[in-house]
Amino acid sequence: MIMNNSAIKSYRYSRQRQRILEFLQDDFSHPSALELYQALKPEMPSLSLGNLYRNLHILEEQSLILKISPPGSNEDRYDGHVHQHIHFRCGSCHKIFDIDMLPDLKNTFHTLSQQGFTTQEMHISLGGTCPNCAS
Amino acid sequence: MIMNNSAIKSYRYSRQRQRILEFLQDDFSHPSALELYQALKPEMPSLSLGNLYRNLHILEEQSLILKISPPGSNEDRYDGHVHQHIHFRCGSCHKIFDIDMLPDLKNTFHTLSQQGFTTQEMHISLGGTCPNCAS
DNA sequence: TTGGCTGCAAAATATTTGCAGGGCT
DNA sequence: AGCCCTGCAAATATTTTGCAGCCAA
Repeated sequence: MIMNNSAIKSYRYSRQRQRILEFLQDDFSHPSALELYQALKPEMPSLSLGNLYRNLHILEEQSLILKISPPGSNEDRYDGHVHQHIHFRCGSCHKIFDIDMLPDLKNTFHTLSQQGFTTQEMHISLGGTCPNCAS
Repeated sequence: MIMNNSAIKSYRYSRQRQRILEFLQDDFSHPSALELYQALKPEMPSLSLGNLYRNLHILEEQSLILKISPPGSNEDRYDGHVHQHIHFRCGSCHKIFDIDMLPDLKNTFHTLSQQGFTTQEMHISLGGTCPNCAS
């Protein structure tokens, strides 16, 4: 039997996974798995790190969250906002800022598609100094 | 004594580090540390993975190479080409393509600087399908 | 009832670091 | 000579996985 390389999986409702998603959608700090664990542990004392990773993978596979690896950060971080946007990481305060997708970038993708590259995912991370730290 | 947070370090010439740099400058496969280790081991039998990491950090600190984390790749990868360019990772063949910086992006940075963000580093990784795999 | 969901602990990966000896300047 | 560079091995850090019991459909 020939299998499609994207296996079809069915998922059930899980209160824990739902809560993880909601947390990430309300949050703007781009937490790592461990930070997420520490934030949710008080309200979910039975939560385990292993299962948190499992649920993060599922949410990512469903395109409900984004996994990001900003330059300078060792661990993967998670973002509950899946609309196209840019991450700017300040090297001074280490905060990660969300910046809306800029129209200029649309042209970039258009140019690429003319060259035969079909873009499905975009990860743009900038590093530098944020307005707060500059002043 | 007050220390600057960017400590001033002096480095000596090291044949090993020099060779790592040259390899990365001649290479376009964006190898991981382990791949680099395996590629260099034959000509440098005494090479150790630990020291390879140390040298990669030094080269990165000197801005002679770039450390990248393309989406979908677990480990960090290294790139000896530090001019501004974009990475496109094909989800089908897993190759990473270098694409020259497009002029549109310059406008993006200009807009950001007007908002007070000073950009020192730029990491753009796209995911999708490359022309070869599309046909 | 079936098969996904969960916690726990162990395992697998990836990266960093202490130490003793060797090499550059 | 002084101090960075190196290999080796041990230690960390991060993420994945096996297993047995639980829960949703």
